[in-house]
Amino acid sequence: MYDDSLEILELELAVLIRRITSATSHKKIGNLDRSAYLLLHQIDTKGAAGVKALAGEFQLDISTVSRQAASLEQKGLLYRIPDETDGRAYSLQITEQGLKELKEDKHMRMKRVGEVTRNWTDDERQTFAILLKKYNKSVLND
Amino acid sequence: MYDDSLEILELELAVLIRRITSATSHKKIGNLDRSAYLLLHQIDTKGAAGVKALAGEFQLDISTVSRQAASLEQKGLLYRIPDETDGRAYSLQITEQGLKELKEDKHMRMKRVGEVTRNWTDDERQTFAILLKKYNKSVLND
DNA sequence: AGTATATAATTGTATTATACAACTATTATT
DNA sequence: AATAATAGTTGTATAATACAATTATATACT
Repeated sequence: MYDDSLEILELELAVLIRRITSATSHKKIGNLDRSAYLLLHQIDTKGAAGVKALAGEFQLDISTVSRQAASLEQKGLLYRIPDETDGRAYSLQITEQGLKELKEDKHMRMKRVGEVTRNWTDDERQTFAILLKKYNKSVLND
Repeated sequence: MYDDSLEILELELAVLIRRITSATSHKKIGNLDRSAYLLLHQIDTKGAAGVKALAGEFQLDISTVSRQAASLEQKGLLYRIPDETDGRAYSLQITEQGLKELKEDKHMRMKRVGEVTRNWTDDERQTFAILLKKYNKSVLND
């Protein structure tokens, strides 16, 4: 039973990721791509932070986050706050516009997930949400 | 409750995908990348098929699958069977080597998922597997 | 104080998976 | 026979990523 679940899990994870990767990185759900969305979300919920800290949170390379941040700044969704005590460092904060787009995007994403799971029971949706969250947390502490 | 689950779901899906996308497309788990893995898996379980049919299954562009297949053929993991009745068409079949690598890769992936979920109960793992599969199926019929 | 080392962030370059469009070689339709 | 449709390939572009080199600043050491 243990092995059987693992077998299903590893396959379905691969399927899910490839399917949604292409769905979001090309056909793109809202205005924001997945990375931008997660970056804005993080700043919105956890507060302003520098590139390094954000890269750590996401387990991404610093250079990757640096580019994402630059792109979002250029679009007016983030702005930089120079660090008072360290001339090298910045904090990234979300703008009004950023908040607005984040909210819209989130709404669209929820709508999409709602459509996909429209025939599910509330319990299934809730259980899946909890386990998915748990999985992500487990991956992180690995 | 419905909305709350959706909110968690959409966020955690985004997190999962980004995390595992980078984990598999760059740090790469085994010998096979995610696409190659899924392609071989599909052929192994559902039998030989042409590029078009495979692209349909995966909801990928034909050109994408064509390149993936060419790459796998070049590595000796797939071979082409010309269609008897249609000079344009081929079927792709998995080779012995392909089977071997698929098996190894699957094993590594399962091991990885097993590690991540090592502190989960069997029930959690099983429920997650079932719901994830259901989710993928729901996405497909959308 | 001065030099060496460490650090925050950026920029250059390469890779990978993907899509779309143009093309080739067949097959089917009229 | 001519035209249209189809299976697959190839050209080109894009996006997210990593790694390596670089810049500017900060810290540590002697």
